Amino acid sequence: MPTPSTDPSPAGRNRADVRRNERALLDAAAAVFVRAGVHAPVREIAAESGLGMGTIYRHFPTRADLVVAVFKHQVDALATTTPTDPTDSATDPPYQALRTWVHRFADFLVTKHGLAEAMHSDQAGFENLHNEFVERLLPVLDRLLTASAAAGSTRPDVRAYDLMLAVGNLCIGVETFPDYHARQMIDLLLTGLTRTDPTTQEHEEH
Amino acid sequence: MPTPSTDPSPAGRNRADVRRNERALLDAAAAVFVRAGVHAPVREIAAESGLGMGTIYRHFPTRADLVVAVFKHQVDALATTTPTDPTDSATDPPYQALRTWVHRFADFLVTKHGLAEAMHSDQAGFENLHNEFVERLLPVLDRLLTASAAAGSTRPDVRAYDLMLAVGNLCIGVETFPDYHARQMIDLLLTGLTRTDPTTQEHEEH
DNA sequence: TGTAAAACGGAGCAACGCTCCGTACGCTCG
DNA sequence: CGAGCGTACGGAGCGTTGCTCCGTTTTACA
Repeated sequence: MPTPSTDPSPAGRNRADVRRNERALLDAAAAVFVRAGVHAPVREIAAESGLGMGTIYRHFPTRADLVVAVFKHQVDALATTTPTDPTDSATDPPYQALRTWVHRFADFLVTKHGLAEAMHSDQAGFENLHNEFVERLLPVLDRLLTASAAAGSTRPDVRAYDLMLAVGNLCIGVETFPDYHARQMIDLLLTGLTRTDPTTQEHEEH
Repeated sequence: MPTPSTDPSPAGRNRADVRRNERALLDAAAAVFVRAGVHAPVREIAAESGLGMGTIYRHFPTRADLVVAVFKHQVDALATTTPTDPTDSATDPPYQALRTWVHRFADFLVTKHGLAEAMHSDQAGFENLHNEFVERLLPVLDRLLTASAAAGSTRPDVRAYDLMLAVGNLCIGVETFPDYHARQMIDLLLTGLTRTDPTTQEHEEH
């Protein structure tokens, strides 16, 4: 049978210029992104790569697709980083594993200019970026969070999705506001995760 | 000598059309903001108000100035809301006051479309918006936070500035992602605030 | 009512996102 | 090896938006 749908297009893959241009495009985009952030004008990437804008939009219909492609291997690295297996919980407790991974996630977002902003942007076309992060990283975080909750270290009523968006949000503004200590705020969030319902300690009110 | 600088311009205040147009402008902007968010095109506000774009830019040189003016009285309401005075700490403990105010702050940001995003945007011209929030609200939050820390309810090593930006950040995306529970994340942050250094707690059974 | 000064209004410029179609190129088959 | 076909390329061009600039209109005061 011929390839149904989700497959490297059998005709396009044979053309050498396609592969060459896609490579040049990714390299140029990566260079521009570190220089001007993920919001850099498409024309700038076109100029850097020596290709036309039509070529860029054909390879990557939206900016998010390009961003995803550029950082895909780094996202993969985060997705495949589950440092300890569950049997190892004595030496490296699940909560510590969770902390470590969350901080790596934050580092990743912070080092890429504007990536955190773009991930939560409501601008049209950025849903793909959000979806990529969710699809690749959410299972990892969910596993870490579930293990930590199972060990009794953290509250079981917090969803990985909320935690991921929250951590991503807390990374916003680290470049714009040098006085903002995102790391400490993330630590606060993780600490809050370790305790039971916050309103039960006093007289509840929500 | 005539008025130096920070003064209601003595000539401009006397002109009736200035006051009338500024009023119409604020009303129109408020209507457009609730309909299309704070990112609405300036042309749309001009059309709604029946005024020209030149008039808008003369009254409010940047979009942030307009946003600030529109929400100024609401910001003032938040700034002047210090429900309890320090002597009242028995009936309404400082930490509860802190919680209450933070949630009101979050409500304010969430109900205005895109206000949280704009507040942390790195787009040129939005520093004024950020500054307005900081100048008006930071003293209030700082007082609440200091009182709570003095009462031993919360950690003393967290700055009000960081907390304010963090809470604002956590509100981003509530409209874009309906599944995101910002309130719970804010609660987590506040809960984390009540405990000592997260890494020193080791592991202790409740 | 005359006049100067201030405010108004929108045409216009620059920047950007995205499209569209004539052109150039590469692969394949005879 | 050469022709032909299909695909990719490229950038001119359109629509949108932020912001400015200056001729025109309005206002307040004498």
